[in-house]
Amino acid sequence: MDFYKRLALVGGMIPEGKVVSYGRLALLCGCPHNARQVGYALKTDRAGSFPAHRVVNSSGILSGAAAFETMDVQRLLLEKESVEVIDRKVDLEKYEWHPSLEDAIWLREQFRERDI
DNA sequence: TCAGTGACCAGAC
DNA sequence: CGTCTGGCCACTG
Repeated sequence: MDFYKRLALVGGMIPEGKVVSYGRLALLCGCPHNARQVGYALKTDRAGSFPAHRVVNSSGILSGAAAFETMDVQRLLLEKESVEVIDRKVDLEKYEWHPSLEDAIWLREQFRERDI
C-alpha cells in the first residue's frame, strides 16, 4: 500500500479532540522522513477525506498560511472539539494522539495489503 | 534529467 | 518567544 493510502487510513482514525503532528503521521505511516509529504498530501487532497484540522506541526502550532479558507477555521474546528488553542498553538502533552497498541497492530495488517 | 518547491523537523543562536 | 540552517523527499515543469 502506498504512502497516501496509508495516510488516509491513519488520518481516518484520529479521534475527535486530539491532534497529531505531520512528522508523527509520517512515522505512523512507516515513512519517518516524509513529514513534508504529509503537508503536500493535505494541500493537494491526496489523502481522501481527512480531518486536516487535527494536524499541527511538531511544536503544536497551527499551520496558518493558506491551509484553510481563513486563518481561524482550523482554530474554530479544534475548539468545537474542546481542544484549547492558546496563541495559535495547542498543548501537545495534553492533546496529541497516540494510537493504542491494537490500532498499531491493525494498521500494520492493513499496510501489508497490496491494494484497498 | 534536473533544478525548484514546500500546510515539515531538529538544532543552534 | 523568533529566525536561520541543513536535512529531508515526492512532485512538478
